[in-house]
Order: sequence, then C-alpha cells, then structure tokens
Amino acid sequence: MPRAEREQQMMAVAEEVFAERGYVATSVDDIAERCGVSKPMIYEYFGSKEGLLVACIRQARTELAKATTESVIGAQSAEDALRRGLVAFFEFTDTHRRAWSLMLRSEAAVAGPAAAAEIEALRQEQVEIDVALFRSFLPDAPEVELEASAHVVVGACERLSLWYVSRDDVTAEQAADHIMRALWTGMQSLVRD
Amino acid sequence: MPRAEREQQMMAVAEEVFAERGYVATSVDDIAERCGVSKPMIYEYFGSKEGLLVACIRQARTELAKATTESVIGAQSAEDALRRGLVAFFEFTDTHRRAWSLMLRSEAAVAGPAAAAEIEALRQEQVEIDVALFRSFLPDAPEVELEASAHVVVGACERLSLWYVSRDDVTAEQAADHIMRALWTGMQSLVRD
DNA sequence: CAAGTAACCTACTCCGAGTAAGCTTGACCC
DNA sequence: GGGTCAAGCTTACTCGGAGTAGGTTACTTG
Repeated sequence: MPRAEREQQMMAVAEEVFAERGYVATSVDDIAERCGVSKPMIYEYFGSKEGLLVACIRQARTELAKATTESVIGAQSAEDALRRGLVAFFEFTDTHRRAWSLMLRSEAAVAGPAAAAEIEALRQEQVEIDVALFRSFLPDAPEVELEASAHVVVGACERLSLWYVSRDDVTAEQAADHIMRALWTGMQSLVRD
Repeated sequence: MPRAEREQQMMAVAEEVFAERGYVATSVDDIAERCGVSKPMIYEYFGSKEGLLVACIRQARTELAKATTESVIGAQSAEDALRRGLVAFFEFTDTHRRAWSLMLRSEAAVAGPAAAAEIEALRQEQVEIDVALFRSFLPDAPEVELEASAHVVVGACERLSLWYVSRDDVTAEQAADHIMRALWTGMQSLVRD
C-alpha cells in the first residue's frame, strides 16, 4: 500500500480506537495490528504515538476550518454569518463525533505538549474568527470585551456540542439557534458599557 | 508521618507536578521521591496512579461545591444568586489554578475512565445547579431549553476561567459580570419561545 | 541487469506502572 | 520485661508498552 493511503488508514484506525478506549489504554501495537502492519511503520510515518494523535487532530482541524469558512460565504448580515458558522460547526461535530470527542475529552493535553498545542491552536483559531466577527458589528466595543465574548462563545459551543450529540432529538440548527438566542442579545448590549 | 497527613502531602505534590509536567510525563516514582517515601506507599494509599489523580480532582470538586453553595446564601433574587455563584466560581478557579487546569486541560480523560467520570460528575453537578436555578425563574420554559442553557453557561464559564486566569487585568467580578451581560438577557428570552 | 528506494519485518532496549514479601517501630496488654 | 499486632515503610522484583537497530523484499529506473 502506498504511503499516503496507509497514513490515512492509520489515522482512521487511530481515531476510532483512541476515541473508543482512550489514548493511554491504546497501544501502538494494537493500531498497527488492526492496520495489518507492524509497529515500526507507524513510527516511520508519524514519529511517535503522540505524533499520530496530532495528525488526527490536525486533519480534523483543517476540515473544521474549511467547513466554517465556506459556510459564511454569501451571508446577508453579521447575525446571519454567526448563525451559519454555528450550524456548520455543530454539523461538523456531529458527523465527526469521534474526532471531536478525541479533541475535547481531550486526550490531547495528556498525550503531550505537541498535542496540547494543537488543541490550543484550534481554540485560538475559533476565538480569532469570533473576535473579527464581533468587531465587524460592534466596532466601538473594547478589545478585552470582544475577546472575553469570543471565549464565552467558544466554550458554550464546545459544551453544547458534546451535549447535543448525545441527544437524538436535537439538530445542529436547533443547537445553533440556542446559542444565538442565549448570546446574541447579550453580545449587542456590550457596546453600551 | 500519619496516614491522613501523608495523603494530603502526596495529593499536594501530585497536583503540582501533574499540572507542571503533565500526567503522562510524570512517574509515580517522581512523586514518591518528592514526598520522601517510596512508590509502594502511594499504591497503598491510592491504589493506582489514576487513583491519585482522582483524589486530587475529587478534593477540588468538593471545595468548589462548598464555595459556590455558600456563596448564594442570602441572595436577593435569581439574578443575584447566579452572579454570586459565578463570582465564587471564578475566584475558586483563580486560587486553585493548578487543580483547575488539571481538570480542564484534562489529563483526566486520558488518565482513565475513573478520572474521566470524576470530571463528568463535576460538570453534571454544575449543570444541575444551573438547571434548578433557571427553572426557579423560568418555570414555563421547556426542560430541554433549560438543560441546553445550562450547558452553554457551564461551557462559557470553563473557557472564560482559563482565559481570565492568564490575564492579570481581569478580576473574578469582571469575569462574572461578563457572563451575566452576555447570557442573562438571552436566558430570559427563552421563556418567550 | 545493477542500483536505489519504498514498504515492510523481527528482535531487540529501556522505562515506568504495579506487586510480593518482608523489615522496623511503637502502642498496648499480661 | 516480653509477646503481639498494626502502621508505616522498604527493597527487589515482573510485565507490558514506547521507541529503535538493522535487515529483507520487491518494484522502479537508468
């Protein structure tokens, strides 16, 4: 099997088994065996067990960034952009449940500094997107308020995503709606302080 | 040294070194050596490395529950109660930075199922407190809305707490105020849906 | 066909979690 | 005093998993 294909297989298997049994409880030998190869191949391609996890996270991160970026194309207003971004986010976390719970339940911090940095980068990316968005419709709000609000939204989304994937009766649209209702009015009031 | 005292010492050392170098990168031998004893003593008292982490988390969880519970005594309204609870929460995360980052950056999920369950219990506790509070002033709102809102608040608090402990210019009161401004109006609007 | 390289293997080393078995010191009882 | 029991502690292991050294096979390319 060519390298690129084998790497994808390894990442898919790793994502599945890490999410299922946890990072610590999973041995590299396990993953290798499920792929039908031996352990040194994984070290050849990913350098370390943590490197394999980082690759999984990075791939998911790239896909999330792509999905949310594309979703806001053609938005009619800041509110519309925020809502579209939220829907895309919740859809992503729903279709990539394994990768997402991997990030959040987060084996990452425990796995090592590189994996932890990858997760922090993901959050920082989301925070920056939100700050930019808020600034666009609240140009007079102080920077510290925008940043705090962005962290509030990012945290709210993280938790709500984990909650709603555990419920079959809540859709991505409803989750996005909920964040909008809960936060939108408050966000707008920031400019009055 | 008597057992109770030794246990406290071990937990203090573990909290420090886990938060500093990470759970995986820390060996039980390290912790034992810093305590001036040998490894089997830790196994005698805590059963496993994960057991030691669970003990640290549980202690912090108990303290947090105590602090937030006490803070709302004598509150004049639901809004006052929520604000007092938030301030107590942010003060806790500030004074117990090590324990808090231990929980959230969360070595826990990686450490094993018992530690992960401990963290989930902590979040569930917070969610239930919030649901009860919201119900008290929004008796007509559907249960699913209350629960979703509680997850939003818990997630927002988690993220904001990690952000604000990294900034010296933000106080617990300001962080609590921020959550109140961002969320309070939206919360109240839920009843109109 | 020779040479190189991609994909793969077996067979290790080493470290850290967890354990077996026993030592020491002091309290308490007769 | 001596016997006994327990708490606190130790040394000296086992065992499993991360990571590595070095070699083999097979396909491509000059």
